[in-house]
Amino acid sequence: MTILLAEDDPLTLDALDACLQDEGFRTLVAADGKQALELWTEHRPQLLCLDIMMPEIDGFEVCRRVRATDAAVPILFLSAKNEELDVVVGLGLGADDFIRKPFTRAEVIARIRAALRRSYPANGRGRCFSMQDLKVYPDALMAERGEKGVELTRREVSMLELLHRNAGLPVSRDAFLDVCWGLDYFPDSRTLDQHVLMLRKKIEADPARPAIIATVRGTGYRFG
Amino acid sequence: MTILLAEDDPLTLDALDACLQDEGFRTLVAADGKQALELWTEHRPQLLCLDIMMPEIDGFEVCRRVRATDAAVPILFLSAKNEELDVVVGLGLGADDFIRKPFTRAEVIARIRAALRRSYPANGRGRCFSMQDLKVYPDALMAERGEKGVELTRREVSMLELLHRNAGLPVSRDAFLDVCWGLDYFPDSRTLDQHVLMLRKKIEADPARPAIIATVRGTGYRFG
DNA sequence: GAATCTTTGACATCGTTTTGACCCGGCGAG
DNA sequence: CTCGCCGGGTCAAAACGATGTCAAAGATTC
Repeated sequence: MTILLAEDDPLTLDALDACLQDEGFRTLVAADGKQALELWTEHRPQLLCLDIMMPEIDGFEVCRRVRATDAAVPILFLSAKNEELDVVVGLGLGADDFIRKPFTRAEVIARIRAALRRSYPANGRGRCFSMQDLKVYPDALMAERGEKGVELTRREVSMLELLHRNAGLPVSRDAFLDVCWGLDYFPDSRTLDQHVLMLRKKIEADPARPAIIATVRGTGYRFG
Repeated sequence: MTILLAEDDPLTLDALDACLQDEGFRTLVAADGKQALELWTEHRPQLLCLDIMMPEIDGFEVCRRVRATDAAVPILFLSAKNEELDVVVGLGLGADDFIRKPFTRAEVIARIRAALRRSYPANGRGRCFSMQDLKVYPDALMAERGEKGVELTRREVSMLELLHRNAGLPVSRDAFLDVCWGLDYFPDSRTLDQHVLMLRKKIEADPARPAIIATVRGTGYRFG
């Protein structure tokens, strides 16, 4: 398990880092939000622990950007301010927990373990969500229906997560491109269709008659 | 969404109950652990919010017993004691969050919503309005009457929305074209009629005797 | 540099939208 | 009362645009 720690006060950072390492976690440490995002992109840790007030990019913004590509990785906030408003904003952004300073070592560990336990059930493959009879393991980059397991790429997982998050509603083609490719990406060809095609070949019982990823003409795609 | 509240202080209980109901949740209230377990067994609420110190059976024990049958239902603890040990024990028992008294209304709601979001990913169909016994989901591009669901195109949804906004009043053919097609569009044929025909086929119980989209001769169409 | 993943363009296919031909029914004029 | 006009209903086919599919080229990753 790798945990990303972002905190601009070196003393607190060191203390937390040591504490987590004692507990057997691998750690990545960042002194500001920019660094945190870089480390996230590169290493994809299993949990993020973010200070709110940081130079350059604050914790909330880091959370927002991470959530754009990963809807489920657990994110915990640390806050010096004892303001209730922060808690509400943070949890509203999709954070999992909110730890107020001053905190004790035991409390931080307990909250981190609780978040990990929730998000990574002990099935050996990490997180899991399901769509009909398909089970998706985003961290293991794989999915299975019945006995058959298939490997997925990061982008495919990201597409499935987006669909899952919006189950029941159509996800527009633009939304796919924005979330799974990036806000500044505009492919001039059949890229998205091609990826949907691949996904269907991998996960549908009968790719010609899609049951999981339905096409919504003129709009996009939909799960459920 | 039904939430079980267990708390032995009547004042706190009432305040929380009112607050949750304001937010649109159904609530079950228990004054002690025994009652809480009974309500849990009978109604299986989607979330539990437990005080720790309660007569007969305390919150920890309730949590333990619930977890014996359901490993996933979100459980939040409320605690008057500001003891860090409780946090550690509670989270260790498989609780999802731990709210320290005194708490504010906004924080409780935020934490409850966060827990629900984690455990029950959205699978709704977005907005909804109804026309007689027909339910229309404009975001999902769908409608249903009774059990039968039909898919709609964007233009069809747009026409239904226009009719619904003007329920009781006739909508002129020109208005349809302006709103659903565009101010600068002038079809030179039976386009609009054709679309009304399609809509009636999809949503009317008896398309030959329209009950939802009525014709107003010389003017246009009307709902209601 | 091999293997894998991604992008691209050509082409096939499919659903929606538009259109024109034709039908029906109400209503006013004769 | 009947005829004929006009607005609307219905159908099938054509036009159009969106999506599916494939193979190959390009980019990444190890």
